[in-house]
Amino acid sequence: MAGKTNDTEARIIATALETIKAHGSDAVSLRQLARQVGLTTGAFYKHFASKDALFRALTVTLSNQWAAQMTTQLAAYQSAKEKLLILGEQLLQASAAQPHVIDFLFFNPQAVAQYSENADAADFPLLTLTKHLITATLAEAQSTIPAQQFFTQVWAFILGYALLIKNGAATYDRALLTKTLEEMLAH
Amino acid sequence: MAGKTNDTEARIIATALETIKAHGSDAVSLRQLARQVGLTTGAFYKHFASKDALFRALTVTLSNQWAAQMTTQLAAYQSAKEKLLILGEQLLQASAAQPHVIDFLFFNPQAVAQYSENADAADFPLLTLTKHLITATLAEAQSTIPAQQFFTQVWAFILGYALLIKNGAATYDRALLTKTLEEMLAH
DNA sequence: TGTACATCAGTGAACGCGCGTTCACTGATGTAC
DNA sequence: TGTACATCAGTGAACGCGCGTTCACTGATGTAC
Repeated sequence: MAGKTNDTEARIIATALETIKAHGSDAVSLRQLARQVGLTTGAFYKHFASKDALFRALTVTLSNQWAAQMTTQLAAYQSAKEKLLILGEQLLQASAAQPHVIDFLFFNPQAVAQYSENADAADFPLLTLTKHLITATLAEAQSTIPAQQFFTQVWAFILGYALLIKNGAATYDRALLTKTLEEMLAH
Repeated sequence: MAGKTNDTEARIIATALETIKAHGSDAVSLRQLARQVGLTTGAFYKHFASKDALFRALTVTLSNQWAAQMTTQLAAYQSAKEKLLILGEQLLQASAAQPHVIDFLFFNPQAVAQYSENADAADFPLLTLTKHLITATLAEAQSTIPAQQFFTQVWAFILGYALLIKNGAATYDRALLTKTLEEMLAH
């Protein structure tokens, strides 16, 4: 096999992610992407069946990166409640620091469609991690709140807060996150 | 003035809104829009300076329609807290019934940019109404919670919940909305 | 009442652009014998 | 060790498309005298 040890596929993914971080996913065009990677457009199709296939791969890659980084970071905390708080904090801080990435991962229609398609698949470890923390937090607090309801409540707040931050309509306030989580957990 | 009594501008807006309701704002192309209205593309530019100008007009029109309908509906309720609940309920129900409209009004980048540009202008009476209800609810409950904080909290939850509903990741549950508002108000 | 002119919504063809995708071809590398 | 062949990443030009926008022109209507 000629050059099969090439890392072209990985370079395409990395370059596309850089563009998304800097300019958002709308700025990813196959011509520009190929040029940045040092290829012609035709070569792209030797690695991905379509632009859609690339975007799906990007979503999975990002979700994996986030989950891995989160898992490492959360190990330093004891209680599930603390871990949930830190996870939320990371997402909200990223909404300010890397709005395009958050936009791509949580709000872009393509990613959203992908979530709905295989909601409980291992493709999105970040969601799995969140759901697990939700359950653990409830158990830890010996709460009788249904997990599904608590998840919707917490996740809705975090997503909405992330949206406001990303759009510059609010700033991240740790106290507000803590307060909200406590309130939702207390009842 | 020849035909100045024409309602072409209004028909363009109405037709564009129909397309958005049915297929989302990405489906609005000037060629198709002109055809649906019964014009050629050139005529469009006699009424709007650009596609961007049309979209801005659409945002304002929709926000006005919503605010007007809400104001009527809320008159039947006494307390600010009830009104706030009903407003939230309407938005969340619309997220299920007319996801594309909610998407356009609250989540599409163009509308978001428009909000940021003139945040406190009268262009967006729906937002003004919401902010007013937030303040009134706090006053009514003799709460000491800062209005800005309560607004961020409530609006983030409603936006996030709307997003989940719109994307089919959650269903509207009135009890969850009530419970969440109560929790946020209680502390 | 009739005529000359101004206004302006609407026409329809064209411009230029960037997009995703296809395809015949190249050439370097690995494999089989 | 040398030769024939297969594989396959990469080339680069082209296809077809839909987009927003422009522009010289038309023709109906209103206004001025």
